[in-house]
Amino acid sequence: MTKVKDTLREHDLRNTSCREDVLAILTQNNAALSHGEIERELDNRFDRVTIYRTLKTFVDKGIIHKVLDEEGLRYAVCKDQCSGSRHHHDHLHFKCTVCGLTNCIENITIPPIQLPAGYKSIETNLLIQGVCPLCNSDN
Amino acid sequence: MTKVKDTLREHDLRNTSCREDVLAILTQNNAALSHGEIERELDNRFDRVTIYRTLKTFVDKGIIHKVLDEEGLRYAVCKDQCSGSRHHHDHLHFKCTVCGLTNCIENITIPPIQLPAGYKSIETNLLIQGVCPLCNSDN
DNA sequence: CCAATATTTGCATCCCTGTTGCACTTAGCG
DNA sequence: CGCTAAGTGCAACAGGGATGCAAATATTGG
Ligand SMILES: [Mn+2]
Ligand SMILES: [Mn+2]
Ligand SMILES: [Zn+2]
Ligand SMILES: [Zn+2]
Repeated sequence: MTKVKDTLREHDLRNTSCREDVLAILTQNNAALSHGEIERELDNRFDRVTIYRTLKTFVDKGIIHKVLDEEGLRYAVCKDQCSGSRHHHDHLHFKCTVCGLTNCIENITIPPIQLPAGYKSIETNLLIQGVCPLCNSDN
Repeated sequence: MTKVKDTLREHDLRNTSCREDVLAILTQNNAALSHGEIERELDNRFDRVTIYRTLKTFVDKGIIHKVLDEEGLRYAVCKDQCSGSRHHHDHLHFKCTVCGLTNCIENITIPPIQLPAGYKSIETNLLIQGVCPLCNSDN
């Protein structure tokens, strides 16, 4: 995929097969993936430390962002323009308790929350658990 | 502390020193604590597995609830009446990036979030990171 | 108050994730 | 094509979660 190579180049990253494959997997997959899931999907073709460092590099460069759910840490590609110093994600994450997938819901903006006096908000992280449309039999 | 003993009895739990001490620590502390922090506070007087099982028991009984932040899992006492099957926490959690403490903000209700069609919400988890009043020099 | 028993604990052990150091390999450049 | 900085694999460690099992103990009924 040329797109993947371009993304790497744009972020001053050398084009290696591990980086290509990890980014391709995250791009194709619309659910957020954990380190372990990515490792499995790569069929052990790379050392897990390399995958770990690849994910860290991508987060630092603003190519992917972390997604926190009850089971731990996952990763998803940034749809907005992000950089390492500034990830701006005001979208929410939805975890389906039936299929287990965690997804970014991009088109919903988190309403502003009025904090008590003295609190200064920097980053908001909203996770909603429930049932996704595909698993919802009520339609 | 009699209060602690009462709480244990009310939930049909045997009164053991590990349970007493863990619950006392969580009650006195207003910040959410991790397994490791509790272990340290107990000065290694109990096996980590015992503490682990104690926390699990408390969560199952609705005495404490999990608090998810970037660093992992923490625990805080439930202020509302909760049971194992039904933890109802509509409050938000605030993590101060200066002092590192994570707290429950009880008196703010999370505004309802309009999900796209087909999504069914069961539980909402809101974490705001920022600076707490004690660390905020702007007052 | 004591004995019986169901519960709880500590220990051993396993698995998974994250992290670092170091030597070897390789991508990208001139 | 060869140099060099960057990336990789391997070994090793730390932390947390989880389970099985035998020893210890809280509770209860006598
Ligand atoms: Mn996202
Ligand atoms: Mn809370
Ligand atoms: Zn689903
Ligand atoms: Zn603070």
